[in-house]
Amino acid sequence: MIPQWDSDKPIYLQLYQQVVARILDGYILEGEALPSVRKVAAEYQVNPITISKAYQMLQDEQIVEKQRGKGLFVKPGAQELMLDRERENFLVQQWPEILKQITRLNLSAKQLLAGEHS
Amino acid sequence: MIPQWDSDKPIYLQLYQQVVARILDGYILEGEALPSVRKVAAEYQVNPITISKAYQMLQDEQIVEKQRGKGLFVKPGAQELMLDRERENFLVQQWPEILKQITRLNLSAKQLLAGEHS
Amino acid sequence: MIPQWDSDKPIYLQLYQQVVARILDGYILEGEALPSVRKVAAEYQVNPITISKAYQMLQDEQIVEKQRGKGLFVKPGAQELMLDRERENFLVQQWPEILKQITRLNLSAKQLLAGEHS
Amino acid sequence: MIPQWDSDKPIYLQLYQQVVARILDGYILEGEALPSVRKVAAEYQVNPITISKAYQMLQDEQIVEKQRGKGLFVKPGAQELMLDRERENFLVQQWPEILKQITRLNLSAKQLLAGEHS
DNA sequence: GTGGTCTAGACCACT
DNA sequence: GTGGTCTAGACCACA
Repeated sequence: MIPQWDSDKPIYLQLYQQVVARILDGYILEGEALPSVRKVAAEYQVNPITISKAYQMLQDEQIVEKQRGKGLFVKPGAQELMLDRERENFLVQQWPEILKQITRLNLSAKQLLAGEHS
Repeated sequence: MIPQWDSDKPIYLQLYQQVVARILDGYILEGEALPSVRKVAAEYQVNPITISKAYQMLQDEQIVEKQRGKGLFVKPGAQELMLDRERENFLVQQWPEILKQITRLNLSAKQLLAGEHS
Repeated sequence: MIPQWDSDKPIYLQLYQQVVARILDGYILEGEALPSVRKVAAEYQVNPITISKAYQMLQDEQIVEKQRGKGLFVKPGAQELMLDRERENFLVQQWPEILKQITRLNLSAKQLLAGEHS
Repeated sequence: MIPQWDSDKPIYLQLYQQVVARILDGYILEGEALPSVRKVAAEYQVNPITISKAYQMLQDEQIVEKQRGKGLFVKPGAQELMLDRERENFLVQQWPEILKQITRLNLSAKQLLAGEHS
């Protein structure tokens, strides 16, 4: 499966976000290993360094830890940690902007929530 | 006043969005002139070419029009046009993504829209 | 001038440490630009990406900020910030280990600091 | 007891340094045997090859010697030998760098020695 | 001119 | 097998 890359964002960022989403959604469990750099690179037909860059970000953010010679493993508590971080970020950074936009566009809660069932 | 540029987005885009927001919010009225490239460049300490690029985008999107020798003027009907466009874009492109994120973070769109998140 | 790289440490790390040292020692002042990636790459005969990596670290650590299209500039307050960080790190992480080593080797920290070891 | 490995340094090096420290500190005496590769590997949950590598280093450095069929034994004079080597290395290689750092961070001997009592 | 991204391919250390 | 580093060279967006 080769994902459709959004050409606006760097691939390594999209990879990073993909892994984050998968951990948040429970598809990758804590303590589990990430698929190896080479494997992902082959599967997605992307340069290994690009994968590395995404994986490096995950290490920098304390989501994943290296076991030398073995691979990268999701840290215990990572899911909770990320949920808190993302939630904080969403509520403080993104939501106020979204609300401003909603107001500016004169949209109603009713309209917006209607789409929720689709 | 020199705004704080978001170093993630190009300045010309931020300028463009700023003008759009001001028109939507009614701070700049239809038929009014935009401040001149030189003036904005001086005030914001930004390269005039960068301002031009933002203004060019506004022309491309049919929001403003050039009156030779006078400057750029907001077209009649611009506010309505933009409102429709932005609304369409928001509902189709952005809102579904936002909803997905809200779900992932285990938040309630209903409560957020009611202002109960704090 | 081509520096002698320590083959034990990655070049990008040595570059990073070099810049940090230069800021701490006042050779690069706050508000000044770093020499461009290409320039350093040419001068040191190192791949531009390697320089980039070092510069990226400095951005991540809030020591330097990007001005798009212009280059990287030392943030105001960077010297003080780094001094605090490095001092903290030295006292808490490194010095206890050094003391342990000194004790193990049956040396006297007092005499070493007084310059009497030779 | 499983030690906390420093993921920056290879495990075999950390093992080597641990043994060196134990000999220097007198926890392992000259003429005594090192614990077997298998035993350490099981206890620390580390690949036996990694232990072997550490033990090989100790042999290369003339600190221990193999007695066929019996195991590895700390050589007589090992403690003295290592003390001299490490002292030499510390004074010539490490201490000058440490002093440079102390100067750069503007730390005083008084501050540093105060922590010695902790 | 600036930094950022990606590729293809090589090499290394660690387990 | 694992991840990390570096090169040479290309291309892009931004100011």
